[in-house]
Amino acid sequence: MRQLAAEVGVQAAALYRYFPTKEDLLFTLMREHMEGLLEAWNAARPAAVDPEARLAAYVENHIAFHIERRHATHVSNMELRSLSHERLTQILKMRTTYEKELRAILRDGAEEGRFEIDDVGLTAMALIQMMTGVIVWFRPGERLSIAEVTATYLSMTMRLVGAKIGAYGAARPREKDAVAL
Amino acid sequence: MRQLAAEVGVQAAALYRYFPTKEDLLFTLMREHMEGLLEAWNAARPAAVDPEARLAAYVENHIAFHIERRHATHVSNMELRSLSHERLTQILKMRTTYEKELRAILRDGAEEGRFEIDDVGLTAMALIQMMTGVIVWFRPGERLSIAEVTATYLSMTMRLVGAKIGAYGAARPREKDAVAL
DNA sequence: GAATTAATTGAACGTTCGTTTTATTAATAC
DNA sequence: GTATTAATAAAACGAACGTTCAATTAATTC
Repeated sequence: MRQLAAEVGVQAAALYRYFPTKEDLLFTLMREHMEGLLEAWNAARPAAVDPEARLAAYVENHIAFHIERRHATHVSNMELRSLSHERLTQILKMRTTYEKELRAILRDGAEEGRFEIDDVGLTAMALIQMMTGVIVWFRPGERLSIAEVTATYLSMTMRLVGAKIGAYGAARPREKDAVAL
Repeated sequence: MRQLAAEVGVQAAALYRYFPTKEDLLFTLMREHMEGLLEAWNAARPAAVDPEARLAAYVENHIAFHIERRHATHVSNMELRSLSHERLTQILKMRTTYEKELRAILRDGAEEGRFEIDDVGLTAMALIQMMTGVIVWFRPGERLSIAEVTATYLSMTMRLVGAKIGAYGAARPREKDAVAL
């Protein structure tokens, strides 16, 4: 708390005007992170019904959102153990809601015969881990731009789910975040 | 340290006969984890030269190793920040060594035209994040066995790298750990 | 501009933590 | 069986932590 306060240029005690406890501060960060993710997806969710377009939108939104919030994401992923049982449940519930969206896309794609998927649940987890993992090694301004990373991850995703058309995979740079809220 | 000691049935002070500091204890855990991983891969590394077989061996070894050591892996991934700069560098060097093995496989496969890969470095990171991510949600004795999970991940991997033959992906349950040292 | 309210500080409290010290028990050597 | 060494326990130390409290400053109201 002292460190945090110093970074804001204030005394530790001042933080307690805004958050009753350290855990409240953490929880607020995490809740807002998840709310933001769900809102971003609702805004980016395409009207399209074909699974390829929906999956592409999901991947692009997920990667853009997390890269732009690398530090918040890192905290959200690392400090789950510091939450009370009740609050942990709340956060996990939001996560499940978000993951369900992906599973729905994968299921639809599989049922329509456009995707080739062994296990929808497993594939969803694998994809999310893969995509979120970007924040571990990505540093802005290094070898690859966000657009390049996103394009590569999109093409990997499409192959992973066995999408028939490669059109979505080829270098199709993401249009400059115009969509996200 | 007190908690740790209690779990071993000993007083906290007794631990200091074996490790001079808490960080030494952590570092030893991490170092042995990485050494074990490299040894396991060296033992499992196939004589084969075809990229598909090598990649399959890499995936199977990686998943088996990490699932069997879920807790050590979790600590190793979460507590990197608690290491001194020097020791962090040491661990990261071992990681790089291990990842290079995967990149070599991917590069060879791409050069031989058997894999379809946009970016070898990115693909290696994506695969490792995806595979290691298993420990986040996998609980032994639940819906899927280790063999089933491994088989599914293998098939996802093969598709992700654009391997031409699907033979490696289909349900090919891993033979009961006979190989690992 | 005095009175009141809000925001911030600086110091302190109580706990927990990693670690050290001293005493005690267990094991080994002669 | 005594002497010596090693392993453990019990207690304490000092620092860091989350948090509280009294005092002070800043902002707002009339």
